[in-house]
Amino acid sequence: MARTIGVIGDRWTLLILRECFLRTRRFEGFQSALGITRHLLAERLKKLVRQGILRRIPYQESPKRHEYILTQKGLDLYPIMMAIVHWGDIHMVDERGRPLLHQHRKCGKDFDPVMVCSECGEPLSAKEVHTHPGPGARSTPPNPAASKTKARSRAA
Amino acid sequence: MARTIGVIGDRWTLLILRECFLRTRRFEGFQSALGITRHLLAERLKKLVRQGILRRIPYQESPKRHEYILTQKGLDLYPIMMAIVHWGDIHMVDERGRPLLHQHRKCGKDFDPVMVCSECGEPLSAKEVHTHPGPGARSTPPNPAASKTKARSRAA
DNA sequence: TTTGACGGTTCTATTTTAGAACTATAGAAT
DNA sequence: ATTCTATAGTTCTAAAATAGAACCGTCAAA
Repeated sequence: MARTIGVIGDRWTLLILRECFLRTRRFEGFQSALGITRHLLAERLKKLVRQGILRRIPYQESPKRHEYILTQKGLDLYPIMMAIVHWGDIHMVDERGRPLLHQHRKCGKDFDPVMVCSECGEPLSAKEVHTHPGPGARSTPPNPAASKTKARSRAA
Repeated sequence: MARTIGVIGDRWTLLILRECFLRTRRFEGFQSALGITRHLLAERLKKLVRQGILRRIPYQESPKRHEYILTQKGLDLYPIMMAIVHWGDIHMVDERGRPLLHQHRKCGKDFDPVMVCSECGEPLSAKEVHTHPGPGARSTPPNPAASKTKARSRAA
């Protein structure tokens, strides 16, 4: 999770990605949609390309122009987006209501995203889930790296 | 979404919240688990309390000590957490595998979170969803505030 | 020949964050 | 009685990130 947050956990990246999902593809498009500074936008796009979340592809020669489109890795961020949007819809909307609705093409209805268990299909909530170490577990739960913080304990 | 990101969209807040879901409740617990500076931790906890995501409750008098627990609003962030963790599990793990597994108490199995349509129950993906303006839609899609290059307010 | 669109880069000023030390309360140990 | 430890912060300075604005280069159209 820390690694993932290193990629998407800043003030702009998720907003840029949202624009991608809303079909924005070009520098000016992102800039005017978000009001992000051009400097930061260029930085973030570069980073997202490096991370393999966006691909930068030319749409014209002379002058060279590129557009940014989501890779599969980027498309896979969709549940994160939807989860964030949904939480905002529940907890952050003003009296006017939701700014955006989502319609599921398959069934034709406006929907909310629901997170379910892949094994039994039941909706999930925090207390129904038990977390336990996996194969890549860190040796010193919950965080060994934290101890490089100069080991505030006497560390016998 | 911008408003939600204003709350959880920084380098530490989501990590703090993850610790909350992992049952960490106290200042030192967060600090040693994450290695966050004490200054920022205090800031973030205050902010989360102000936002109604955590509640600060005393667990002893003299010296006064408090612990931080998730409100319902905070618990509702669970799908966001799970979506992030799951994306990381797919795209960011090293050869060792997932650091954490999640077991669903109801069915007893280790699971992945799946996001489905609330109306038909089918799994969702970006291209199956059509986005359209809702009652709280902004007048100048996609972002009016961005056009007036002044307007520092976060769409207050 | 100038203007405008596009996609950046460069600069300075402000804000955030990191890192470390310091404060305060109180029980336990010496 | 004094020191140690645990807990939960606060304060300070330096480093990094971000905001805001201007500038640059290519090309097409006016």
